[in-house]
Amino acid sequence: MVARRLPRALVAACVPLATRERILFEAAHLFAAQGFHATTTRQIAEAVGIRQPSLFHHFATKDAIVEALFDWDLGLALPRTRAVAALPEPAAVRLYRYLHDDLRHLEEAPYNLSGLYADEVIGRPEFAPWAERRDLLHRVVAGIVREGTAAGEFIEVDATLVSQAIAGILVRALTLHSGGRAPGRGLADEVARLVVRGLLADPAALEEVQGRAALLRLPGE
Amino acid sequence: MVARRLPRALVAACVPLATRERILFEAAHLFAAQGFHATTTRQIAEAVGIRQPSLFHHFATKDAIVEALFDWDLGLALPRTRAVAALPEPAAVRLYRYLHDDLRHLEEAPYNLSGLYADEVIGRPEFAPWAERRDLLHRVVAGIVREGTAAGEFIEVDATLVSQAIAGILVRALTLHSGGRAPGRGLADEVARLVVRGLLADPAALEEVQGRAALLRLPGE
DNA sequence: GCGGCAACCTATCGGCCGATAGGCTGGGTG
DNA sequence: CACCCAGCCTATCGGCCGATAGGTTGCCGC
Repeated sequence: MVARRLPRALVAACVPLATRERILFEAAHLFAAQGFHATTTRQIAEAVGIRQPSLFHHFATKDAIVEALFDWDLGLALPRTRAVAALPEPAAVRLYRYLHDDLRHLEEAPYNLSGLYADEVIGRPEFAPWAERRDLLHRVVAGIVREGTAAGEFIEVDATLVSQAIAGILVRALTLHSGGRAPGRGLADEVARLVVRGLLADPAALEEVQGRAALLRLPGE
Repeated sequence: MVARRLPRALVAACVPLATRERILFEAAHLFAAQGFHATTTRQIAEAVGIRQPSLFHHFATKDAIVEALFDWDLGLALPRTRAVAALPEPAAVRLYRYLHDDLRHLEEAPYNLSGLYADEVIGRPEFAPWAERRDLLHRVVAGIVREGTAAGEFIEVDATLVSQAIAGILVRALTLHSGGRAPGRGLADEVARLVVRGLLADPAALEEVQGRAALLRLPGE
């Protein structure tokens, strides 16, 4: 019995990525579609086009695949968010820029990461280090909101509630994006505008906020 | 070997609910905390205080527990949302009322339903009937948004994007609620205000919208 | 007081899961 | 050329899963 059917090897055939990268890609795809626990290593292997035990030459365990994906995502998002939060700019501008950048990051990611941030995955004790980093990111966002309220830029809100709502929106926005979406204005700007507009004490300032956010220069650039 | 340790029988001991109800309660709790597939029937049984096979006297399969929870939730939410959407009121008032009612419904639910609407559960073919009803609910909400934009009440937005964002917020708001939250203004009103304010062409109208939404009388009441 | 049945129990099944053991192979290097 | 080892394979393991079979108990109606 040799090489039964070629799986979804379309992409894989055109661009011969390293096997390790294809495992991450297919695994993230399956985790997003049917959840981490419902995805078997045999399904991942079949999608990649190898046998199930061959997976373990690239990742010691199934969990290690998740860890690699978390590293890729949070390793980029957390430092970038902290950099944005520390800029000497109005809170509205910083929040807009964070939202925009995070959404672009998720849009352009080679992996569909929306399956990782469910409680069934990131809530497990084994992944506590990444849960902490995610919580830290949420606190940074909540801090921006709190500063905005204190400065009178934003209305009075529960900053923690807002940061949770933002997290919920980001995960869901991905669903829409991966499901194909009319181009028009970018998803990132549309979502960022909606959220910041809902918070601004003076919504008329939205255009200026968006403009300033677009011009922001981050330290690392 | 008889009745080893009593599980979290605190609630169960104080209020001797029917076993079937306690199964739904504990199962929903576990699904929310660690996902459907990661939750075993043995865990549910232990939480309820019975042996694992005894579960199957109340539900034929593990899936049947999920179906009962979906029925309870969507069976209430969908008709109510349609009723609100059909009222001869401005779109902003109807959207506010929908958000408020849905959040109150989730807040007061005896079950934590946030684990059911992950793709790993509702995305399975077996649960397609409930996925259709959920999509229908989203379309009703998107319809309200679209009417609001057409009437000039709301700014120009992608109504589908907004309905997805709302879905994301609702699931996340539950996380916060079940994690304990300062009372103050109700969660339902706070979230509804944020969302509607972000959409209103004239945010100053928010107070009036909230007032009218509170006074709305639904057909079934 | 006795049949019946709902609710629970113990014991156990087949099946799938993640992971391991160990063999084959082919390109790269001394 | 001999060697090595990365990368894949087949075969298989122990363990846990959802579900079934069948016995025991105790309450309720007659």
